[in-house]
Amino acid sequence: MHLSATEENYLKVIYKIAEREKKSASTNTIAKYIGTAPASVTDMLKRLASKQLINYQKYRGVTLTTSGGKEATQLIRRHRLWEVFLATKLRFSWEAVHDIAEELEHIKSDELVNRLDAFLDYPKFDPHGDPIPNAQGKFTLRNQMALIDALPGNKVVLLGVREHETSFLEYLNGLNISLGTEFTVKAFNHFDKSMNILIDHNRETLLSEKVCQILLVKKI
Amino acid sequence: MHLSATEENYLKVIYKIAEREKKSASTNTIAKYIGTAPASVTDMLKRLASKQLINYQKYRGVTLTTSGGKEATQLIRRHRLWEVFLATKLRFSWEAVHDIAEELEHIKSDELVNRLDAFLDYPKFDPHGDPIPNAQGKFTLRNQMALIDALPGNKVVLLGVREHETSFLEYLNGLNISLGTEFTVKAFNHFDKSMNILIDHNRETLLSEKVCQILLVKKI
DNA sequence: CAAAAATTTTAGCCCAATCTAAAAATTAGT
DNA sequence: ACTAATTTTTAGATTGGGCTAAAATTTTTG
Ligand SMILES: [Mn+2]
Ligand SMILES: [Mn+2]
Ligand SMILES: [Mn+2]
Ligand SMILES: [Mn+2]
Repeated sequence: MHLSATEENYLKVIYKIAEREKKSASTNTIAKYIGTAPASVTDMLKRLASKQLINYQKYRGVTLTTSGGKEATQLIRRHRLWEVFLATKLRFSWEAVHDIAEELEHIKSDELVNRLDAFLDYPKFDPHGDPIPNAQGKFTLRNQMALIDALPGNKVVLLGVREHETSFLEYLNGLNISLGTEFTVKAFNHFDKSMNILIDHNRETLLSEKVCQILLVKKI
Repeated sequence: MHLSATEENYLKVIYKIAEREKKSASTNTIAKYIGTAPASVTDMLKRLASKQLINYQKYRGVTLTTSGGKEATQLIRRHRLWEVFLATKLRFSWEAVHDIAEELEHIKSDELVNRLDAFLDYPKFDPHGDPIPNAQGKFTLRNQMALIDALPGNKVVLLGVREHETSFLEYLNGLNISLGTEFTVKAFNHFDKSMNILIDHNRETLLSEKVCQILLVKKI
């Protein structure tokens, strides 16, 4: 199956919508993710359906078929491996890797991706803490929770971020927060659900509810 | 100037024809290199001319403008740097790197290519011995000659190959010939211009005129 | 130098991926 | 349960990059 970069992007978006929203992807939602007119999405859905990559019925939204899901997973694998390459080998910072990986992910060569995987030492997570599927499409699971769910007194370590916006990642950079940073929850403020957090045992700051919901941590 | 991958490929081909044939590129020659119908080439030449990337007059063949030449040189830089990455970091052999680099070369990010260059330690030559232009577009020159021009008794070292065909490179692999291999010219056979060559001081073989014209060497 | 051969361009078509505007179907509100 | 609002699809157009067949131009050759 040879897919164009555009077709691959649609599959990825449908995959992510199903993952995030836990339901079939609607035309409008896909259009917003991709940044095209809904009419263009309808066109593409027909093409993907004719290639058996999605289950499509007019007006009903779509889900990935088994083969569509495999293509999406492999695309995510390539994307995240390239992000690791850019971050660890070329020393790009985590807010810069995504855009370049968006292009690199479409290079088609199993040999390339598998050698890259080996070169990077079979990483299990990307620079944002997202899991990297292996060659068989299997994701590594791990225990993690949002910082907001930690209790006062808990010590936790940052494993990932749910939001990849450059401005958000730069905000974390400004606070010297990166994957591996340790937090101690000092207090939870009920009125606005913000938290007082001790970062790396040496500085205390206030993090908003929104931020605490984005940060994924595990207890230590 | 944002160029499509297709436009970039045309510029590269026009550049290579000018370099090899030492003259302006004709429609038919370009068509053969790219693998399209001559009518499609004419179409593209009009588009490239309207972007001031080539000098084009109907029926007269084309040359690159200064800006077209810069784009072509930067594309060659990206191609060759990726070839070095694939060969030295991912351990691809020299016959496998070209096809993958054909895709990677179109990833547009100056930051990416310059960091890649640094990561590879600013290589001056690619896995086939071709020079890599630096960020300013400057190629490294070096003294080299075709093996066919070496004289009996000469000791030389292999610096590059003029032909990148997989089957040819595999032929060299079979003879255990790679960049850096040393040759001693034992004899030149006038009747067919073949040469008797001692490879790496330990085995003698006959190389045809054609092969000797492809191998680029320098005296040691 | 004129006719034949080769090259190049034009004309008219196709496909993927996009758009806008209008029509159809679904969903929500009273 | 209608009607109104929203979502989705259809219709028709556009653009980049291709194609073939035919016309125009240049080059070669007798
Ligand atoms: Mn990403
Ligand atoms: Mn990521
Ligand atoms: Mn190459
Ligand atoms: Mn090369």
